[in-house]
Amino acid sequence: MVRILLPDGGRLEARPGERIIDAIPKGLGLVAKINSQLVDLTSQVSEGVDEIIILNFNSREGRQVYWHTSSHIMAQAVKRLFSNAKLGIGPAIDEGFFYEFDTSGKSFSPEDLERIENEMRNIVKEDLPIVREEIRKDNAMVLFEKRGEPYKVELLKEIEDKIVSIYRQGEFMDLCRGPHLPSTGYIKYLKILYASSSYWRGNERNPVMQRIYGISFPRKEILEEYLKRREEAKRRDHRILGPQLDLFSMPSEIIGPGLVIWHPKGAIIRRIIEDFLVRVHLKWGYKLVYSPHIAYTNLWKTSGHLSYYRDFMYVFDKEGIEHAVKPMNCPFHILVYKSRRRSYRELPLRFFELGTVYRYERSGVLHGLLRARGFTQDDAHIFTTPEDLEKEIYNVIELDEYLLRSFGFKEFKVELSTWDPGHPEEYMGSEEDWLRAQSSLERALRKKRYDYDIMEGEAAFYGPKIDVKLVDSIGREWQLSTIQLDFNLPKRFNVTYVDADGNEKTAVMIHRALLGSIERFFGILLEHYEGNFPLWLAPIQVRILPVADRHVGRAREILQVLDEAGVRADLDEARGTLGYRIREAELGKVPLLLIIGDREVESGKVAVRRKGEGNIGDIELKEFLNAYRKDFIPPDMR
RNA sequence: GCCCCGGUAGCUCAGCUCGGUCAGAGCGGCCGCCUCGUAAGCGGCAGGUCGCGGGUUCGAAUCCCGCCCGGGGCUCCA
Repeated sequence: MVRILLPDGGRLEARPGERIIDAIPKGLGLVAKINSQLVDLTSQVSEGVDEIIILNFNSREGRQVYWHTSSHIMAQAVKRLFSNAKLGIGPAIDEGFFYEFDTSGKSFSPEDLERIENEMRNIVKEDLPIVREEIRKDNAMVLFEKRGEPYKVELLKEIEDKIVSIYRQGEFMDLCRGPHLPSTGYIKYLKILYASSSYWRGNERNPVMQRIYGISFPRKEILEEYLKRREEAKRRDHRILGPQLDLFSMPSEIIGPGLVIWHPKGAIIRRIIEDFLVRVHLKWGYKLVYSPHIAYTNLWKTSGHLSYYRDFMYVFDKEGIEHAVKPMNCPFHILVYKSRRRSYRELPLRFFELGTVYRYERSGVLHGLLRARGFTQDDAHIFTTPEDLEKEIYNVIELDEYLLRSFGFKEFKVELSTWDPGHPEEYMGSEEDWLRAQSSLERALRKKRYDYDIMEGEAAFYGPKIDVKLVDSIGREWQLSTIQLDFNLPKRFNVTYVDADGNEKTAVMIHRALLGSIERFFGILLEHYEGNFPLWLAPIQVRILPVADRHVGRAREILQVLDEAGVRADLDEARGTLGYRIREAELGKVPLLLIIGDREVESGKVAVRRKGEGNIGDIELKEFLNAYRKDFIPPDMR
């Protein structure tokens, strides 16, 4: 007998020869896993198998299969409605699935998509059994040739196996590795999300495909929650919120794409962030440096960036010498280091700069503040001895966590990118350097008790790195901090120090940007808080609202007290009704309102209203200041 | 860069299919009235090279071409 593990932890037994699906309660699973290999539920239990694990929608693999089958249903629906559409590929993706078709360049209209979605529901209702077949590759090629599916034939050509699998459901058939759900009826709630064009195999020289994205769920509530979350994300879009709250704008048709102008309210937030960063870095032993925005391109020739990076650089000529706007700060920081000979006694040296760089990103990848052409890195380069590397890395991680927590983020994901041990020749530096460095990074992470994923082969050619992603208020992940070792630049620039033994040694260099880019971080922060910045960052912390003209005098007195206390406050003179001005303040996301009417003038108190909470009562002005004193100022000054 | 979609008042958008009172609405702005107690008081006024350039036409926001800018997408491998 074979042991079966159910998703709910239950156990069953099955006889060899029996179909898995017949051995388990109906509807309990989506797909089975045998020796870490996914198989159809409709496959038979074979002899000699120890254990079969049944997966449902709660597992990643279960979801992937669910969505993969959904993509086949989409393809079937499209073939029913547009019989001359040619099938491309249709995988499950992180969230949902897509299928792409060659429709001779004709795109799907919203009405088409609606019809496709309805046809998909029909196919679900038909509950067609999904059947796996294994056939010889050459037969498969004839088969797909006959069905007029040139892309499938092309894919087949590249498959090396002699036997391939195809899946059938009703009149539909697809080349597919599988596995799939037992029948189309397993898909309960589905939705087409959007369509767009793409290239066959992502190559712009290939034919244009029309790609349709969709999502599906076993329960209605999850679908609704998912759609709500998408709406939520749309509502938080920093590209809408930014101009709406008068924080920044990107008048690209006037100044060019990917560039930001900061309005007063955005600029003050940015300045508060930057001041905070500078203070904290100084406290953590970094030295502040500045470097120019342009330099001879030769500088980047020395660094080796030019050959690889040239297309991303703004290059121009002056007096016959080629200059470039800096796309990165590292060479300058190296020059600071190299301005004189360094002794091991002064290491580690940590140079910090809010360095504004410009990179000519391809127009298609630009996305508001999140991907701009001009942006400011919270950049630092640490020069250290190999002996101190682990300690330095540990400190950087600690600083990173402090910074991110200060901005209200609580959940992080850490990735350690290492080299591919199979191809040491593709990397700069000796095997010894790499192994030692990688284990330094790993020890630092372990000492910090971080869970981390090792991404083997993901390191850059010049060194391993640690990436930190954060999770925002609606569960989205953002790649933020990067801590990167560099074996390359110290050699190219001959970055050395005199060690205790009198010998000149090459320093180890760490690049690190913790918020990454101030612009991008600002965009993430804006979306995370939906514009409701924590008090210490709010551009206007307190607004004073006199009820009528006769209260303006008292309101001015209060404004002065707040000004003197260093609180960012303004006064909304008594124009229009109180209700109107409150609404304006709420929409403008002003966190605290002080309302001054007859009662307050009389008592000398202030009526406090907190955004989103409403009136919280009258208190003395002094008490009010006391209550919020800490929240008004940056975390490091509390 | 390439493909699809889009660009009309500061903002959101209608008008474009079938060229001719099609230059509109709401919000915002400004001016007046109202002096007001916790998310929109009332009235009036101003505001647009219909993204830019060219073409077709007696006539173009509307049709055609080019350009600029924006949005989505461009393997997460049958």
